[in-house]
Amino acid sequence: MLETANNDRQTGGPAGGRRARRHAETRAEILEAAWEIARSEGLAGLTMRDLAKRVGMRAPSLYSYFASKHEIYDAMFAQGYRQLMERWEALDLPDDPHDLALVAMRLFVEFAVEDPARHQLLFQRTVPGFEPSTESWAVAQEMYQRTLVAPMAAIGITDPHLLDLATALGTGLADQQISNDPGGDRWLRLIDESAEMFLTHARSRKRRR
Amino acid sequence: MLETANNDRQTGGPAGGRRARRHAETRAEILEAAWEIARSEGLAGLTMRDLAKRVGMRAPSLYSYFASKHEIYDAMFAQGYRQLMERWEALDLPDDPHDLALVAMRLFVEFAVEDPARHQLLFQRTVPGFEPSTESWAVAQEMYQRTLVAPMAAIGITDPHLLDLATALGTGLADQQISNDPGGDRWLRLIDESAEMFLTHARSRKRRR
DNA sequence: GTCTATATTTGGATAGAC
DNA sequence: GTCTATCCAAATATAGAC
Repeated sequence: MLETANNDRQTGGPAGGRRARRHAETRAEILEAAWEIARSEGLAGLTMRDLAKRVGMRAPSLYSYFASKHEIYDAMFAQGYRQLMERWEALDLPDDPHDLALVAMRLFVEFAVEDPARHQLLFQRTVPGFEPSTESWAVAQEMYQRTLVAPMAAIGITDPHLLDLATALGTGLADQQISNDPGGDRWLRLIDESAEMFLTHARSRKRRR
Repeated sequence: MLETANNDRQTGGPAGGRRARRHAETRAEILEAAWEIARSEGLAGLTMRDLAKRVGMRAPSLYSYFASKHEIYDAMFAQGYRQLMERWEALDLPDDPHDLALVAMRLFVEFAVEDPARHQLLFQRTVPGFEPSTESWAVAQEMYQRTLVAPMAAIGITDPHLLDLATALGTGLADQQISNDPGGDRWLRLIDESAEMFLTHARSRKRRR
């Protein structure tokens, strides 16, 4: 081995060490395989055996990368929120409030629908004994700030009630699409109308104050 | 035994036979116990052993009443929809469209929130291999007709898009309340405002035609 | 780090006596 | 209809050799 002079031991070494880098790469591979299984078998259908098989390992070897199955769910949870944030940052944001609201709602609903298992993990949290770690929760909170609170403030909406109403509308469209018309577009087609309804409502409340 | 002269054999006898009646009663007891377990342990936490213990049986005895665990889920599914329908029929329905929409939305959301496991079974269907039978689906369809389509038609709303928008709004409020503020009322407090927003929107669309 | 072997638990379902 | 005794399968996780 070439790294005998390299004194990073196990996973505790410097972030750029060859061993640590390889370790992180394998972790990423495992997570990618986990998403694939979750997508095809359902979130609860993810098992250590299947996961190991898909990355060309035996089940016990996974424990060199994750301490438990819950830790894998936790990493997926944080990764999912980061994905949504990156998707948001990559957008070309329009100035017009109406368009901005529409783009935001469309992003959220389409993100949910394109991977129902991910939506279930991130927003419904119906996995038997799983609770996200505080670190992963922090990622979720940051997403909420950056992709909802901040842009809404930019178009003059700061009332917490209205933010909650917006999230209800978004998850409602997503959940209905996923549960009652998987693969179709029955609720996807209502995104524009919903955004418009919401904005009109928000404006009328503001006027009334 | 007293029913030697009674010629209803097994479960195939007349609906009023003593044996059949007893059988139906036990089935109902089992279902009630199943709901209790689902509420406390989660829908996926329901096991035949626990269920049997709660009704004072051993697990194999349950198979005299239900052919499989899926059949139990299926009976719960139909029962849940019947409950919602009965709840609706028991209401004192107001004539005013605004009030009617509000009452309907409130019923739906509160029904969901008061038993999240039931909501999950009926409206999210995230139980691993469970698909409702065609009979149970028919019950669900009837609920949809009687508690949504008909009353909406009564207040002049027949556009299918608007019905879908209404269900999205209802499930959205319910899901957010259950997932992000269990035991609280953060989204419950938005029911009135949501109903109002929806009605205003529906009226404006009608006017535009 | 990866493997084989295995502990341990759990859960659905069936066989067959009573 | 209910029981005891089991079967069978699946799943997480650990021990210990290499």
